[in-house]
Amino acid sequence: MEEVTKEKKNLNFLEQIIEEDLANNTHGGTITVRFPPEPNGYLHIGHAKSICLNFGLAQNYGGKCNLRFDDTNPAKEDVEYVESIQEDVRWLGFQWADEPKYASDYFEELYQMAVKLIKDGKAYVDALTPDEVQAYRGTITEAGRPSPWRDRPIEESLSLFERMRNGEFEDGRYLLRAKIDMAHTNMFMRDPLLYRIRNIEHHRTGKKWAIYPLYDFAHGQCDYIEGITHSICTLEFIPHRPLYEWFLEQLADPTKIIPHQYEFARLNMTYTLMSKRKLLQLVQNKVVTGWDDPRMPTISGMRRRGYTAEGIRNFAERIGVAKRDNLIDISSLEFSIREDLNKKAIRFMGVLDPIKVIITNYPEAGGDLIIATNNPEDETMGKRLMKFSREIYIERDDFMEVPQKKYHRLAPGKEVRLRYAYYITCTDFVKDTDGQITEIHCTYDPETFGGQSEDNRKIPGTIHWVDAASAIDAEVRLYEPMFTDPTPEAYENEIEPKKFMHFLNPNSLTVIRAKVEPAVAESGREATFQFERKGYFCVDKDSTTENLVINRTVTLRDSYAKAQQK
RNA sequence: UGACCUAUGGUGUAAUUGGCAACACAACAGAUUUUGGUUCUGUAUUUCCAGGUUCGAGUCCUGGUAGGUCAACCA
Repeated sequence: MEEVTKEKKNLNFLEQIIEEDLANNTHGGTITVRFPPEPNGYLHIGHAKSICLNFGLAQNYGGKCNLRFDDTNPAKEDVEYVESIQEDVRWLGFQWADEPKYASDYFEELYQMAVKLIKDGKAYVDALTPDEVQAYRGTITEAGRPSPWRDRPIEESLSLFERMRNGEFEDGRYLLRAKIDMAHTNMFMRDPLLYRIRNIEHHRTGKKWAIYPLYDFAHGQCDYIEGITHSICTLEFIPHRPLYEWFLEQLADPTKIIPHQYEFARLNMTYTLMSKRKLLQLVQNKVVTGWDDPRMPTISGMRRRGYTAEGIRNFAERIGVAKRDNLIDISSLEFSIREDLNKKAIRFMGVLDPIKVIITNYPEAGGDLIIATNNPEDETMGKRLMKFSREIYIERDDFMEVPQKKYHRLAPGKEVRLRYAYYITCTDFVKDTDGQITEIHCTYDPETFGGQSEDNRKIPGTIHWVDAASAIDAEVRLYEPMFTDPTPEAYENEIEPKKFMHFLNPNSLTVIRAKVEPAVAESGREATFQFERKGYFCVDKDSTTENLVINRTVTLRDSYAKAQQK
């Protein structure tokens, strides 16, 4: 009993609405929702929130979720986007009901609905120019004036509308508008535009249509046609809702499912650009290599970078959904990614900034085979073998000539553990003329094979390493987070948004040559792995056998680095 | 200066609908650790303001204040 009441808590406002509707049998005891992107760009992390919300609601309440392309503006749309959107939704782990839907599937029905409005005296063909339309509409504080064509006879509008459809007029010559109220305090109710003339090819309907419906007329009617019960969109559509409802009042059969619109706050994230328009600009201006550039906040960019679908879904769940404007700290996303990767990622040895270590008392010929654990917290992930010999590489910052306090890695005279291998003690080091350390000399303790000693002496530091002879060179792309300016206004006003971006900052991309263990090259391009103490990485899709390319997925939470900063 | 929306720790989101303000991230401190990771424990920081109703208000009422959205033939 306790448990039941507990589960009823912590519902977000949409879940509360849906549970109430389900309880009242409002729509026959079921729900149908939809995710309705316009195919004019790739999906980004903001869309992921909406996808998880809509598909998640359908899943949790035994309903359906449609994927519907809102393709009513052919000037901006393309099949490339249609395909990438489907791929991204599927990759995120969701399946839409039936086939994908398109607003363009309903162009004929929409047209007939518009004809009905004209016949009912609720719509008319206008002949104002764009400037005139704007002037007649009034302003936020002043009422608009009726168009001189507002009372055009029904028969005349009907005939003109048909001729618009047939492509008899040039773009912009005529418009179809609803006849509502030019003095309404809500601008969207001042005789909204229904159809405009566009003599261009549509990516699905080709040259069949010369007129295309606008969002306000199309969206609600598409929802109605598909039997959507809950039409969930973002906050900026709130003022559209009265219009959404007006159209349904005129056109919908009240015995059928009447959809309702609900709004939630879109995702804003610190240091992250969430505007499709500006992301498109970055692609077009070749600031990035494409929509799936690992620096992009797109779903495809994050996928390429090694983010997991489950991590993104957990993030969406974690941030919740409400109606107030928000600015989510990006560390919350990174936490969700790490949390998932911590369970799934193999721990490989990789040395990003190599420095050679010679173990002077180790035999020159031969070597040891070392058994490494793929994931110490998950035995089922297995083990692998690594070579160990007299010459190895370690991370440059794992050695300090003069160790600072609390530094417990390698330093002259100090002993550390080479992970899975031996304890070594630094005896000497070599510097070049610039004072750069080029080589470290150590001795090893043969009694510590596997990284353990019988006397159980305390070894404060464990460092990782790769065998010099068998190591593979890799090009590692470090996408360093650049925290330049966290305010959302900054992105909006900045001409070059990359300056403010978490990863799009030009200084964020560092390419280095690293030494990695051979197994990394065989790990494939899907799996993300961890270089211990350096972060999570994944092999890039452009990687070749000659040139191993690795992207850094996300850094580790590193309190040592933070302590150093202070 | 019109209409609409929203105000809960640094950031998000809850609060059994009027009954002890909590969960996650971030921060800090400690323990464990063959990753300065993970895990575990702990600390600090919260109801926009002013009135009112009530035994009792984050929640209800009145009045303010702040932020957001809207004047594309975009969605």
